Amino acid sequence: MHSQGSSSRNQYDWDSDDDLEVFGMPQESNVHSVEESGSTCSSAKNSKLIHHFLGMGFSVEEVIKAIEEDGEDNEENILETLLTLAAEDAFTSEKDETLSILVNMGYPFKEALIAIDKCGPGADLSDLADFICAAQLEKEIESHLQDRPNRIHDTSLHVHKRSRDHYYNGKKKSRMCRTSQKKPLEIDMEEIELSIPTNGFSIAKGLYPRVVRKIPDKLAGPPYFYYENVAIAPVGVWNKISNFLYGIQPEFVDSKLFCASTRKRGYIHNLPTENRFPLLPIQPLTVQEALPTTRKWWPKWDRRTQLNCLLTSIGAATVTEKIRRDLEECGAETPPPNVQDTVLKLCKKWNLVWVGKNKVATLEPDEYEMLLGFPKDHTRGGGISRTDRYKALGNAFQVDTVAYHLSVLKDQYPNGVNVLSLFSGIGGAEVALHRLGIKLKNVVSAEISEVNRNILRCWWEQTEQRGNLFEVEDVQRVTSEHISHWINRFGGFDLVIGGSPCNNLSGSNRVSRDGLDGEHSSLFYEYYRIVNEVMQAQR
DNA sequence: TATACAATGAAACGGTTT
DNA sequence: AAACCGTTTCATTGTATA
Repeated sequence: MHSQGSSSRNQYDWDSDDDLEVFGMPQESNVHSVEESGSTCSSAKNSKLIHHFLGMGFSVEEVIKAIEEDGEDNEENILETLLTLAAEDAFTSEKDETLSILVNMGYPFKEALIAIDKCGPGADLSDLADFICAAQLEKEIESHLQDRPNRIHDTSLHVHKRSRDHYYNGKKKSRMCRTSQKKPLEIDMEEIELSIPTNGFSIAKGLYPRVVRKIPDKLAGPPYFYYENVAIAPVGVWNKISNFLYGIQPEFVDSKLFCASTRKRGYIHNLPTENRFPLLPIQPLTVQEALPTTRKWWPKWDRRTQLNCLLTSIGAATVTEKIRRDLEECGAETPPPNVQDTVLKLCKKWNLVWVGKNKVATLEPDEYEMLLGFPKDHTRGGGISRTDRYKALGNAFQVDTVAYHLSVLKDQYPNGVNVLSLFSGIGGAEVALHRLGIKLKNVVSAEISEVNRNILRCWWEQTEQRGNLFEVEDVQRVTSEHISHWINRFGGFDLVIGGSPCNNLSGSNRVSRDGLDGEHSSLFYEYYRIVNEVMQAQR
């Protein structure tokens, strides 16, 4: 079992690089340990039990469900329930996998789903394809008869194999020209089994992935890289990202497996996936446990146990007021179904929780911090406004999720890591590594927002980091010279980590969801440029 | 105290994807 | 059917200067 380095937290003992300058780190004694302040877990017994079953390869989601059904005290029953769940899961996995294959073949999602339901998930692919074609033909005939515009094939779902150079021809050409001057990393794309990812969750389900992605030997680190972005991006975006990042298939994970709120994200990395372990303490997975005071007010007819994604802005006060009025007007203890319906829809839309009789409220910034795995007050103070806190947190990593993926580094780097952290934000990657007990030797952090840089620097000081933090404002101004300078100085980076802006990819964006080449999201190409430079220099 | 300007907060704003 | 690392506009509050 892995220990999570809380004992030696303040006494790092790796060889200190005295010749490197240390960025503003007053030796204050005012230390807030992340582990202590972030401790919001369920009962110790529960936590131990969960971990016991996790060790057996079950997912957190399954274990929690089983414990809820059977109670904490009956280990045998829990195991039995888990095995039953696993059997059921095997069924849905098969369905998902079939679905994934069909979509990758170019069939529309909906029609593939219908076909699987009709023919069964175990049916031959050719039979399923026949079924879909028959259905499409039927539709086509029907539409001809009705003389309507006919759009049978959703061509946007077709996967086009294109050369890598194709992607250099977008409107960001000038930016890409600099990149393409250098020869791409020598990797024979034919050797890599290119399984084009969909934008969904059909691939990786559950905490301990059942589908192990193949990472070609040539790409297995170090140096490692870790890329993150929203899972539900416009069609083709993940395909493109994956093609740039050496054809590695993304791992789609929903952070609801690690905390009480949903966060569907895709991760592309070349880290090993064996022997991962979760961050301790394991977070409560239900809202009622994570926010205990809400339990008392939570009505039976609101069946939510987890929250939706934490966004960058919160609901208006008029919404909560409207809900209060509607509920009071109907007077009854349990409101009529139609009222329940409208209230629930609003609650889900704005992630509202129950804080009183007929009273719902938006989440507080410190509740965001807790759910996302940051220490309490991580984004508080230092002249940061409330709106800025929501914005910064809404854009951040879910620390427990990222830490789970990065946990494999702990044994490999007992003396600490050198990290190139791009789009650092409020330092989700740094906090994850720190909470894992992985020492931070040198961290080069690029972050455009001044308030975010302040937050990271404050955290760095408060946790008494012994390593060096180097701040860069703009990733676009990081040159090859910078990179080689850092590599010479640190002896290379062990990890290049970052999630590029999702503004133009996110479904929340009503105005400028323009895809990967959008104003902000095109900074992905900067991530690729820098990762590629590091990969070439260190291999 | 009055004014100009900046910062902050509240509210309204659909469409794509699975 | 349900969800989404968001943007823009406008009103309000805060702050500097006279």
